[in-house]
Amino acid sequence: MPEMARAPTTLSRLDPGREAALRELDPLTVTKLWDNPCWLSFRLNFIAFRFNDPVYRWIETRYGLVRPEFVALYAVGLKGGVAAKNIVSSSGLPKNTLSRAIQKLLQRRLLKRETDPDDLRSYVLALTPAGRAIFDETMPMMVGQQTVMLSVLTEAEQKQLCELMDKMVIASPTWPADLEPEGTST
Amino acid sequence: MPEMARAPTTLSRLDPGREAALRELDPLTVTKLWDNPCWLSFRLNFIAFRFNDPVYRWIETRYGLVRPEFVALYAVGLKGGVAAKNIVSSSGLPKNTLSRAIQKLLQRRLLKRETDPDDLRSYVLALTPAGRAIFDETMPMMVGQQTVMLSVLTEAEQKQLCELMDKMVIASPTWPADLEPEGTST
DNA sequence: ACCGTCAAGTTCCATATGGAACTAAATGGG
DNA sequence: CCCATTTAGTTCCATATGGAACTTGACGGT
Repeated sequence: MPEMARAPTTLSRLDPGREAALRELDPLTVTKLWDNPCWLSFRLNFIAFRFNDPVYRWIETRYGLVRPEFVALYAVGLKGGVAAKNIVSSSGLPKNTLSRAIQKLLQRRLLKRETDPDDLRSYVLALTPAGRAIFDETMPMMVGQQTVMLSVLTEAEQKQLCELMDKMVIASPTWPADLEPEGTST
Repeated sequence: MPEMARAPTTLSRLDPGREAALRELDPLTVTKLWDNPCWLSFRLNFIAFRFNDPVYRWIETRYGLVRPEFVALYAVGLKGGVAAKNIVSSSGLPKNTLSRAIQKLLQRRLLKRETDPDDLRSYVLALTPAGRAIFDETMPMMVGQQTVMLSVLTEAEQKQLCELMDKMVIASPTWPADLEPEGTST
């Protein structure tokens, strides 16, 4: 059986105190962590899921907003005056999904919009007071969840993590958006 | 207007060489990076999306496998003999979605299964040669995409990133699976 | 100024998705 | 040993999702 590439950390380097915590993880999760050439993908998706899932469930239960709706509300809350296209390119959601989400937020008077005088195809979005209220109530919960998740890291480590991910996001425009169909070595 | 919390890195700390790269990013993306109290969530979801989107499109185009199907195939490829429940808890996908995915992989003879003698409700999964072939062809593409995405970091930084995310995944069983419905300060 | 191309947002429709109810088997008291 | 409860996996069904076509406005060359 061929030796499979591994993640750059290995189980043996972990102090024994943590081995107890490992028993909480599914054995397949442990394999995906340490016997997986695609370590980055697994860690990203796993941690993102553990953040997103409780947070979006809380928001849907409390406000009846589904994920793309909240994504739009949150984006406008962070930066008023944006257009749908900005939310599309910063979130990766398809534009029709965001179109619907914005419609629903408009209906519920959580968002308002007016046509952009500089581009009549486009609309400038802003939160209503009701939308702002949801944004303000939601933020502490999200920050709290983030704090819990980061609490295993020191302050310095948290900052390091932030900086490393910064670099990646900034470099992201240079990544290929589409992969070659096959061994197209033309 | 109240001062909003920021991510622990700021734009001013970036060397000017990178400011050019920033112009490639949507202005809302820049806001989400540096004027966003939930910096972790944005970075995770953004980078994960930029990995997942091209990779899963490539796989679907080439093999006609949709995401949950490939998640199952990949998991069994990493660790033969797992059951559906393991894939559920390591991936976060709902179990009915994975059930269907596994059915389709069985139909297409990419996966085989037999009932677990120790638990007659459960099935032990393994790749067929055809399934293994897809796994083997896909892996280099995924590792390649990962390499591109990590290439902005030094080797040491890549290892750091891996270790920091390790710690978080290991700590994940202690995170709350459900958030309090409200200011439940009982 | 006119026309071809591109871009912002919307609509249409086939399909994927996931909650909830279900089947069958395991577990664990009393 | 039996019955209540939990768990693995499946099925049902209402709904969310996203590709593709469409509408309307911008932009660029001649």
